[in-house]
Amino acid sequence: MLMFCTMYSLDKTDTKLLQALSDDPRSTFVALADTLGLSRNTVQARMKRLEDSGAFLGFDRRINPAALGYPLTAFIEVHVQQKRLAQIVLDLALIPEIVQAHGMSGQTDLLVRVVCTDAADLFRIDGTILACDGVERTETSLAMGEVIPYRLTPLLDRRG
Amino acid sequence: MLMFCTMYSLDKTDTKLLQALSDDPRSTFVALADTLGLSRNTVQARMKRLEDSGAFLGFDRRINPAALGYPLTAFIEVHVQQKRLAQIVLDLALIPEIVQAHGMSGQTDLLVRVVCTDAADLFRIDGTILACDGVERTETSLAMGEVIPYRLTPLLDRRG
DNA sequence: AAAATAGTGAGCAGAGTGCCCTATTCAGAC
DNA sequence: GTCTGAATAGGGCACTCTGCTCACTATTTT
Repeated sequence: MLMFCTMYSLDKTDTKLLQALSDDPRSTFVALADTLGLSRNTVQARMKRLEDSGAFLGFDRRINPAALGYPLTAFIEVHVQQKRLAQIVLDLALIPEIVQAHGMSGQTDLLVRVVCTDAADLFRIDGTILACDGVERTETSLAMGEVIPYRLTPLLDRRG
Repeated sequence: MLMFCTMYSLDKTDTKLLQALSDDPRSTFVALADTLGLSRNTVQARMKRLEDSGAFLGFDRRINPAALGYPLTAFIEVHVQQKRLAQIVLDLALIPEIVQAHGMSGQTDLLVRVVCTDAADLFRIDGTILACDGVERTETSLAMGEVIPYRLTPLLDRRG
């Protein structure tokens, strides 16, 4: 397996490992080895490599915000004075309801994902964002539903 | 613990559990019980309740698309003939590079999250979306970076 | 007062983990 | 052809963790 780039490139066996984990995130190394027809040593070695190579993101992503009392998700497009972008990101990071933000190409500078308890809460959060120095305009869109829930399995299947 | 609504409402102990899990997603029940100062039985019971109540989302969300060979993320706003929305969602679900889609309020009908290998790949995927019956227009924005990586800890901390 | 709920502590058989070592296979380098 | 490194398999061992049960104690609800 080659390593020319910094990031380790996953092969088919890794893919199958991830598929098996998607089926059952709690499955043990023994069970994984069994379903994949590999030895336990191999599975453990590969899992360690996957972890070390940054193939896994934070556990936060598996927590359902609705269970925490934030049933609403909204996307807020934020237009800013671009030279202040770095500072604005730091300011936004202080708002706990902002669960994610992407710097974007195109008309919008930032796409911010927000969770909130209700519409009034969203209104308040939007105000907080607008109050940040350098933020010029926001456009809020409420997510009515996750019509395609986050998934990577179709991509995994294609490499299987 | 009260249960007025269908969804189980998390209390402070649950929150601390989730925090501990965020710190170390692989920590065992024994370790969790130790750090929280609870008995192992209690931790196991609470974890089971959390799982049953749907507090955890799919494992997919923890897989880094970049590790799979999809370093680029884009958000595509899709405008559709609204009466065909349901069918369009089914069609979009067949496109593996679409990792998530939200039905939106506001000008945009759908906000689609896409991962791709490069700009040409994104162009191709956008074409595939446009080719779906009932899709009228798309607006693609490439994510230059996740300036605030997905996080729920600030919200967890606030309930701690 | 009785009942439900959450927690504790103890115990136990079985399963899983982390770690070690060795052997084999295989592809690429020399 | 030979060498080397990587991936894998298989064995083994001490230790930990799990799943489960049961009995007991608080606390809260009814």
